[in-house]
Amino acid sequence: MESKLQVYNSLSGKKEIFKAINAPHVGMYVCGPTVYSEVHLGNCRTFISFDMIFRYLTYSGYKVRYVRNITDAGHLENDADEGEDKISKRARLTELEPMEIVQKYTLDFHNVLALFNNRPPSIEPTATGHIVEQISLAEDILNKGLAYESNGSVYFDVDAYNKEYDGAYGELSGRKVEDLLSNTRALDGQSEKRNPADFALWKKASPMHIMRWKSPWSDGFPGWHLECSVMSSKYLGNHFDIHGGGMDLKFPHHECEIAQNKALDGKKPVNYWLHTNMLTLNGQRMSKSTGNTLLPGELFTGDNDKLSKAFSPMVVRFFMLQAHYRSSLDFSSNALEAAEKGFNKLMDALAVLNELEASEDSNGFELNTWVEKLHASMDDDFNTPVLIANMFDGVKYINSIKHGDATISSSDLELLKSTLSAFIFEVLGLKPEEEISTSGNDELVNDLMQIILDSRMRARQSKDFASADRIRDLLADLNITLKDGKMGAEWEVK
RNA sequence: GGUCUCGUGGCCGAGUGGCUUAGGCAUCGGUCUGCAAAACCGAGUACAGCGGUUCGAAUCCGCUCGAGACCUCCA
Repeated sequence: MESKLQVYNSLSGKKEIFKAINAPHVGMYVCGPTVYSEVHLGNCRTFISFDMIFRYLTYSGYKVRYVRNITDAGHLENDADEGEDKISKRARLTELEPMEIVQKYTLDFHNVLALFNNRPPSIEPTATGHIVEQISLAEDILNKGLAYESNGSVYFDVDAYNKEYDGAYGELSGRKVEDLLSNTRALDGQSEKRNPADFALWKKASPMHIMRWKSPWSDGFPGWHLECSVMSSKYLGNHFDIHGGGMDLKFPHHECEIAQNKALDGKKPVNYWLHTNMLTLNGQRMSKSTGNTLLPGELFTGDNDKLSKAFSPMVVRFFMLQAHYRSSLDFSSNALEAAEKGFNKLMDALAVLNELEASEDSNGFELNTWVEKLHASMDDDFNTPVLIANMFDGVKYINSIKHGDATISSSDLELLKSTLSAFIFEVLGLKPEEEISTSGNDELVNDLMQIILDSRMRARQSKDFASADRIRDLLADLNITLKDGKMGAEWEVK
C-alpha cells in the first residue's frame, strides 16, 4: 500500500514515512484511562487526538484495529496508603465495591467521549480481565532470567535486561539507568529490590488490600506496566504498528512496556510510538491539588469559574484540533470563544454549500490543488491546524460562489461537497451542533416564520422601516437572527 | 539537582535556512444593505534577549531570561 503519510516517531525523534507491517491492516494500541474518577479535559484531549488519528488512517484506506485499555486495577498510589491500588482505596473511602467504582467511571468515560463524537475503539480490554495473561508473562520473564522473586513480589531486573540487550532500557525516553539511581525516592518495597530502577511485575498484597488474585508467588496484584504489554501483544501481536499515549506516560510506563515485551525475544514490539502533548488551563497544568482543573460537564454547562460561558463539545473538539497534537495547548475563555466563531463559520459554509447551484464551468479557485493540500496537511504527521487553515480557503470559495463572484461546475461541486464533508465529518469527527428544538413542531415554526418574514418584507418594500426593524428587534429578543439576502431573509436561532 | 521540550503579531495557533506577510478570533478601511447582520475585498502589527555560523535565519549553533513536561500514579 502506497503511503505518503509521515508520522513523528518518539523512538527516533524524527518524522518517518509510515509503513504498515501488514498493509492494509494497522494495529494501534493507546493507553486508556484509570477509571477511579471522572475524566478531565486533559485526558479527553489525548483520546480526541488518537480518535482523529484512527479516523485519518481509516479514511486513508487502512483497516485499523484500535485497542485501548481500561485500567481498572493495579496502579499503586503514592501516598499514605502505600501499596494499595487506586481503585481499592477509593472504594474503601466511599464504601463501594471496587468494581462499582470501575463501572461508574467507565460509563462516565464512555459518555464523555461519545459527546466529543469519538468513535469507540475496536477492542477495549480491561486489566482485571487479563490477570491470567499477566501472571503468565511475569513467569516467562522470570524463566528468561530477567526478573526475580522477592518476598512474594516479582521485579523486573533492569541490570540483567541491559546486559542481555545492550543497554536497551531508556531507548524511548533517553534516560540512563545511572542517572535514575541517585534520584529514586524511597518507595514501598524498595528494600526488596536489587536495584532502585527495577519495577514490579507482581506485587504481594497487604492484608488490607481488597483487589487481589492468586499467583505462584503470593496473593497480590499485577505491576504497574504489565497490563499494556499483555493486552497489546494479545490483540495486536508481538510486533505491531502504532503505540500511543500522553507524553507523561513516556517514562516510566512506556519504557517499561518495551522492556517487558522485549525481554522475551529481544525484538522491538512497536514500530511507531506516538505521544500527545498536555493541555493546560490558563497557562497552568491541570491539577486537582491546586484546583486548576476542569471537568467536561462543567465546560458544557458553563458551571465553573474558569470560563465565561458554556461551550459545546464540538466547539471544544474543533478548538483542540486547531492545535497540533504534539504541541501543548492552553485552554482559556478567549481562545474558546474565538474557536466557537470559527467553527460556526465553517458549519455555515457547509450549509451554504448544499444550496449552491452549479454553472457551466468553474472559475476563481484551484479545486484540485486544494484537495491535494488537504491530504498533504494530514499526511504531514496529522497536521490538523494546517488542514483547518486550508479548509477555510474552501469556505471563502463557497461564499464567493453564493455571492456570484465565482462559479463552479456540477462535477466540481460534487467534488467540493464530498471532500469537505469527508474531512469535516469523517476525519476531524466534527458534527453540526444539535438544532435547538422547537418543541418538536419545526414545520409549524417554519410556516409561522415565513408569515413573519413575509410581513416584514412587505413593510420594507413600502419603506416602512420602523415596522421592519421592530420585527427584527423582537425576533432578536427571542435569539433569532435575521440575514437579509437577495432571495429574501434567512433566519436562525442562536 | 538530572533528562527533555518550548518561547511567533492584541489573543489562539501553523511554519524549521532564501515569496507562507498560514489560518481562526479581534481591530481598521472598503463593497453590499434603507440601516444592520452575514459574506466578500483590502490593511496593519511577529518571530523572548544577546552573540555566532551563512551570501541569507523565525528556522542552525552558543549563552541569558522565561515557561512547561518527565525523573513518583498521572492523558
